[in-house]
Amino acid sequence: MHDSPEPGLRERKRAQTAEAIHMAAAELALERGLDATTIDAISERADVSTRTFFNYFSSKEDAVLGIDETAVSLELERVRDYEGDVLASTFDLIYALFEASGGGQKNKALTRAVIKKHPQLMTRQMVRVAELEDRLSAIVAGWLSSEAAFAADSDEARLDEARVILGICLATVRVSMKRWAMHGDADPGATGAASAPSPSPSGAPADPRQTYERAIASLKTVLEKLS
Amino acid sequence: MHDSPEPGLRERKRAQTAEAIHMAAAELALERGLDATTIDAISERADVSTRTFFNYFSSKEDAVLGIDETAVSLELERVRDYEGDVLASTFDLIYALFEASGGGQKNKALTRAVIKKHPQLMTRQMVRVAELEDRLSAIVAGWLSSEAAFAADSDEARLDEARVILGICLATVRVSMKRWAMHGDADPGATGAASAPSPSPSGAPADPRQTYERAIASLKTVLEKLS
DNA sequence: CTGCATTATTTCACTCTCTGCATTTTTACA
DNA sequence: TGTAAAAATGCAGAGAGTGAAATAATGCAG
Repeated sequence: MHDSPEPGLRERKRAQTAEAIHMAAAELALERGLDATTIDAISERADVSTRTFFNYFSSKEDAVLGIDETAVSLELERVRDYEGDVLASTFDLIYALFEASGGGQKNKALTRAVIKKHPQLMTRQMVRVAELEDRLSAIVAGWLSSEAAFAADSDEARLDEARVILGICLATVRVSMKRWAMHGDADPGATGAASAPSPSPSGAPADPRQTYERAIASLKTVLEKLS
Repeated sequence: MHDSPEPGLRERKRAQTAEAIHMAAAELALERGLDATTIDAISERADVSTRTFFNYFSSKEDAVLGIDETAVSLELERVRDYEGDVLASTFDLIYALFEASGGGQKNKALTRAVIKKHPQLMTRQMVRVAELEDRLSAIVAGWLSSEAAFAADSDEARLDEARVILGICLATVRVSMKRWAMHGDADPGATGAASAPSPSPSGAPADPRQTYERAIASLKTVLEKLS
């Protein structure tokens, strides 16, 4: 994640402003609720004009989530090492995408708290993935080329299959995050991984990363049961 | 779909008005584009006040899609016969849900045309399913109870598994609809069903129902390849 | 057919989101 | 230090969406 040796004052200030707006939005949403939080209020607390707000975020929801489209693009262009497991790698991809939100520091905890209070924001994340579907599925399709079972398919077929796989993983993440949002810690065996050994101990703190790992196990269990 | 022998004048008029607004919205979206279509314009063409518009639909998108929440609720409360195939039944469920949009007549063709021009509306459909997730997954979970592989799970685990399955099917439908939206007819074998016999001939008219059947085949193929 | 209760429709006033444009301030760099 | 690029701001305005009160249409009992 080391961008350049010299971020420069300009970029530093820009990141700083974005962070301020994001924090203000998240705090206000937590204090008085998402609907009761106006962009005027966010801008005031962040000490910028409302017009400047829209120079950084395209909506209130994006500000709360701290969605930085530049960071997302950078993340997607990053070369990814493919580890041989399509599902696991796709989960990693989605994970990286979600992490491109929420600022840079440990105020991610704040963002998570807001998401817990307002599940609609989770839906917003899903929409984001849907919007990026073309780019994401292209990456997954690239991985599929080196998989024996998919190597014989045409490029177009592989792209469709990549879309399905992406959707499958996203669906699983969705469920995991929903569970995570409802009760911060989840029963280890309640996610359908009853027959699979759960990698994390019970009562674990609410870390999305662990959620994803549980999600993989959960998905594979369901797939087995369905076949 | 026979509601009651006597709908009554009031309800008839209500359905009529909803239809008028829906038609106006779809037509305008097709003529001048979705963004260039204002609620004022829709209301004017439908010959109602803009305030009345919001008594029927909660947004421009819903009006274009003809989303009637009452119809959706009725559809969901309908008793469903479970045929023994979780995936197929779930696809049917999603299909029914989507069909609860688009008015009642053959102006569904109009709605479809608009969706083709504005894929964002498809995303809106996905969001709808996400909003109804609780109710939908409860239905699927009910089906799972009678499946040997899931019978031993707890109710909670089954609900999570139902959510995953719902998400998987939805993802597949998404892909199929995307393909359908891009080129009205799809190459029979290009959806990843290269190894499965395609049920519909090539060059078929753009019927979502067929799309779903292809989607099932597509999904099963991917699942096989992944395992 | 008439009066009354219910429901729909409309009008009005209002808040909030978001955009384009012109202006001013700040930063970068030669 | 001077200048060009970038960012911040103020302003004007369109569009979405809501609440409340007034008005019209409908259903129903008598």
